[in-house]
Amino acid sequence: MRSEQLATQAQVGKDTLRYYEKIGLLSPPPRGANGYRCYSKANLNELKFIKLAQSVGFTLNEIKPAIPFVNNPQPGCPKLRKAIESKLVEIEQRIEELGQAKEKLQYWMDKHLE
Amino acid sequence: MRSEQLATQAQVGKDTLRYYEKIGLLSPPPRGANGYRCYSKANLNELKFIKLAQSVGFTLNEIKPAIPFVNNPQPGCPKLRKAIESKLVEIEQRIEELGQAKEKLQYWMDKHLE
DNA sequence: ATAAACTGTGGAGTATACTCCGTAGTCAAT
DNA sequence: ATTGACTACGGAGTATACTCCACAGTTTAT
Repeated sequence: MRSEQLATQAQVGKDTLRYYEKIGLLSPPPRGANGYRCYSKANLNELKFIKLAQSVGFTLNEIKPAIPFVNNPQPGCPKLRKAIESKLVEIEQRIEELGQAKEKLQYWMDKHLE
Repeated sequence: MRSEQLATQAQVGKDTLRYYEKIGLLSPPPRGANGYRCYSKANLNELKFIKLAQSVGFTLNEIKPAIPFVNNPQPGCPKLRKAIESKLVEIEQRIEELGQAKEKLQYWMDKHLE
């Protein structure tokens, strides 16, 4: 499929695709005779993974090393596993932090605004 | 107190204080005869509030209108109250989102890495 | 008194993640 | 065949939040 289609399906901008390619997050897709990019469904998977990872706070640089695994399920890679596990811990901490901050904010509001 | 002291107590950089002043987040403190800034404890409160608000996702621009209330508890200001209340909802949603993403990520990891 | 440490300034630089621009080639429909 | 839509490219611009720099005046310690 072409840029626009993938962009639409993945809910990102077309420029974002080029940007991801530029920074090496997405590998350059094959091109048609006209030079147009030909994306595959694998790319859609990758983009979905990127969005998921971003939503929990991974930066694009942190996401990069995981991309090769998105469409190649395989055991091992302890480095990546550890990275994700530590991110899972981070997420839990973040949830904790948000809960606490929420209470503080509620307290602050009650104290200052009524 | 002077920049360094406030910066230390608030756990921010000295440059950050100047930056906040520049963007109008902190009002310019009085100066001594030498031109040095004289901060008060009120400024420390403001900085603590800023950090709290940041920790739950407020941007500095969103935080700005709330600063005058930090050291002047007073009822009302429905606009600010509403802003905070809607942010509290956002926080809850974010907690939800993080929990779900965490599960997805765990699932992804189990599927792809072992 | 002199040197080290602190404070001030404007302005530039950093990092992340896009987002937009102008120009140019390509494709689809009339 | 020409118009309009789609794609490509390099490079510049945007937004957020700092962070650092060089230079100059001030204060503190010896």
